[in-house]
Formats: sequence, C-alpha cells, structure tokens
Amino acid sequence: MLDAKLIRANLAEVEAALSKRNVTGVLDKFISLDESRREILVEVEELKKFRNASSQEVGKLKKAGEDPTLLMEKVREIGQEIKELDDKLKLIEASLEEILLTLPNLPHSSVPIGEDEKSNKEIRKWGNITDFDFEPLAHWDIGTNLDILDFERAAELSGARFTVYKYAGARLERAVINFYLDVHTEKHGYKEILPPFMVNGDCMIGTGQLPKFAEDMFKLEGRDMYLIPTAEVPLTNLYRGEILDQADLPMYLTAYTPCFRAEAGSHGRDTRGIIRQHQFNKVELVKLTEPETSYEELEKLTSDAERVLQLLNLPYRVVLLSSGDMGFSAAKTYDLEVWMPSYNDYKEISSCSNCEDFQARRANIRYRPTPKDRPRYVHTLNGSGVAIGRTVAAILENYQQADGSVIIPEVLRPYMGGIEIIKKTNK
RNA sequence: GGAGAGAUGGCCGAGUUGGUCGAAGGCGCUCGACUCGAAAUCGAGUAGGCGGCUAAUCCCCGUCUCGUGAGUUCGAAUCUCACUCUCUCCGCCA
Repeated sequence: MLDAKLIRANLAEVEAALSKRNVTGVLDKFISLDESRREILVEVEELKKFRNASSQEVGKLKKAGEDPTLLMEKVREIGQEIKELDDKLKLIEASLEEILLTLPNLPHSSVPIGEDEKSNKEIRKWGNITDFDFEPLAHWDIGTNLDILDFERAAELSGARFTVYKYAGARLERAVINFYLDVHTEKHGYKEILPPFMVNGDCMIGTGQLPKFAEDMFKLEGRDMYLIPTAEVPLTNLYRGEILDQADLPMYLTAYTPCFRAEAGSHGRDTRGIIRQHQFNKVELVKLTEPETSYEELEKLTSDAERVLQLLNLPYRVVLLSSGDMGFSAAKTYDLEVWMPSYNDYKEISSCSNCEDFQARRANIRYRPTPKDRPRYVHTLNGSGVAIGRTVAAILENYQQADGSVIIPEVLRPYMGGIEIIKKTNK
C-alpha cells in the first residue's frame, strides 16, 4: 500500500511512477476523495469536541443539582449530525482504501522501465549450458520413463496440473527440501519456521494477494481461509500488527511449504510436466529489515538463493525485472532462471523482491529504531530459495544420461539414502 | 460439537452501582541525580492511528482507539447484541 500522505504531497511523481507500471488515471479520484475526507473530518471533529465538552458540563450540572435538560437536547441533535457525517466519512474512507489497496508498489529507480518481460535486463550468468551427446528428453518423459513421476494417476486423483511423485522421485523432492533448508539455516543464518498452510484474508491483504488477485487463489468454501500461494504470506504476516525492537532486525526467516495456486490466467502455458502446478513445494526466504539496509539485503538474499543452484551445479542466470513485469507488491525484483534443456531456454525458478514498506504498511509491521523514536515501517523482502518442483525438473533434465537414468548431484546424495543414480529399477 | 471463564498500554495487572479513564499500581525502557564506574536507591518521562497548525517525521491543539463490529445514552473500558480469539472441563480425533 502506498502512503496516502506521499500521494498527496508528490502527486506528479507518484503518477509518473505508476505509469511505469502501466497504471494510469486513478489518482484524480483519490485526490478528490481525500480532500472531501479531510474537509468532513475537520467538521465532524469540531462537533465531537463540542459534544465532549457539553457532556462533561451535563455531569457537572447534575452534580450541582441544576437542570441540564436543555443542553442534553442540544447535544442529542448534534449527535444526529455527527452520525450522518461519520457515515459519510466511512463511505469515503472505504473508497479510498479500495483505491489504495489496488495500487501496485512504485518501482525503484534502478528498475528498467518497460511494459513487459521484453525490457528485463540480464544481470549475470552462472555455469555452462549443459551439453549432451544425445537427444535430451524433457523431464516429464524422463520422470515417466523412470516411473518416478505419474501424471495420469495424479489426474485421476485431482485433475490437471497435479503430479504424483513416486519412489526415488518422492525421495528426491524431499531431499531437495531438506538440502535447501539446511543450507539456508546453517550457512545463511535464516531461522526455520513451519507455518500454517491456510491463512485468513487479513494475511492475504497484508502481502498483497487480496483484494486484487482473489481468482488466483484457492479459498475454503464458506470460510475466510485461503490455501497459501507461497510461504511469503505466513512468514511476512508473522509479525502483522506488531512493533518490533530494532535488535530483532534484520530478521531472516525460511520455511518449506507447499504452495497452492489457481492461476486463473495461465491456461495453456507450461501444460506438460511439473513446471506449473496447482500445488508445488517451495522453500521460501523472507527478511524484515530497516529501510536503510533493504537493498543490500536484497542482493544478499538473491545470492543466498543463487547459492543452492551453484551447489547443485545447475546453470542459471539472474534477470532484473522491468517495471511492467514485476509483481504487484515489489519495488525491485531479480528472477533466477535455471537452464532447462526441454525449453532450450532459462526458466524462472526463483523470484527475489524488495517490497520496501509496501507490505509493511498493509500488514502494519513496524519497529522502533530507539526507545524514544516513533515506530517506522520495516521493509519486507522475499525470495524463493528456491522452487522445489522446478529444481527437480532441472535436475532430471540437466543430469539425464543417454540410457535414461539420472545422476544425483553430489550434494544431494547424503539426503538420498545412498542413491547416486536413479535408474528404472530403483523403486 | 457441548458447558463455563476471559480478552485493558512493550509486559503484568487495577478499574464493571456509566461522568476530568487513554486509563491506578508494578515491571521494563529512556533521561537525570548519587558513584571513579556499576549495582542498589531517588527524581522525571514513557501507547498508537487520523487530522489541524507547521519548513518540519519538533512542539502545540483536536479527534478516535481498553479483542472486532453494531446499539443504548447528553456521556461507555464500564450497559445490550452479534462475531472473533484464548483458557478450563466434557465429547470426538491424527
């Protein structure tokens, strides 16, 4: 959520920044509503001031044994007036809130301007594109041939965009989860959390999924309860409504969770394999920081995510998203894209963002710099560290052998119970 | 799911015959005194949102907030209703 005072004071700048995100022409209404809000507010507060003083006067009169009836009647009339103005205010404030909650974050000055992903900027590449002396298969074929991924039975159980992992496939998924959590907790200083996989609507508003993107999520029928689309939601909302001590910052959190996405707008994209699923696993990284350090922390968070791909020896590149391609809550985002032979291209496997105070304002997460200071909003950052399913897909494709087997990357072997290679016989 | 109890400031905890209650007291924290320094002790201060004023995120003023929302009243932390959550007991259950 943008700061209403900032919009008021820097209308032209905010308008320009929003246009970089392809959002135009909403601020006029905001400004006029905001003006009438303050006008009415001043008026109603004046009346309340009178009411408060008069009510005390009534008390005094009664105590003194005098008749306060006249004053009481007058205040009653004013009470009616107050009520009408308050109702009016409530309507205006609801409209203002609606506008504020649907405005995206403003892009950081270092973000390339552009309408879509065509304006994204490659920052760096790591590793060499995997070279095959045979025709490599796509992970869905590899997985099906090895009988470690079962799409048909998943469809029987749940429908399209679900996968059953079997045998060494299930083990591999779990190995990657544990490996990632261990790296981030032991090497990068993140504290491990295991949050609920269902959260209420306030959380969804806090991180920016609601009110705008309701159709992308799974909601429990008849309840104010949603399946989380990412662990970013429970992790960032963990301290919703709280004032943290400065000593608590920066706070590094990590969690493994499944993620649930309806992805209403994605029909026809990545229909095969485990790239785009209604349920997938992810290890997430979240940071709460002071505003002054959040961009340093974004660089560190991104390199923490990169580190696990390096350890797996998977080739990837880092892309700086353009203003038009960024997510709703982000001020700046780096995507990590892993090399996928089946796409003959890099494919997103992590998205690392600094949301600055955008989510903190929505979720009301603050900290007190010193005991004397007023609370300030923290900056929130999040990044996949990294997506598990896409990691498994990348491993299958990049580590496949001519005979259809898949070699397990060194670092995962301790997590695989001694399995070094997945062959067809391995069940 | 059934029965009961409760939700107050960073924390604990008073306040429920409605009237200087945004709220006693304690703890914590900040500043000061004492001290070579510290502890102990003493003194002072210490909620947040919104708005007005303003160069100002300093003051000052107003207003709102005692789980959330609505209501009664001249006036509500205190009364009424609904909801949410927590705790205890029972039932069910991984």
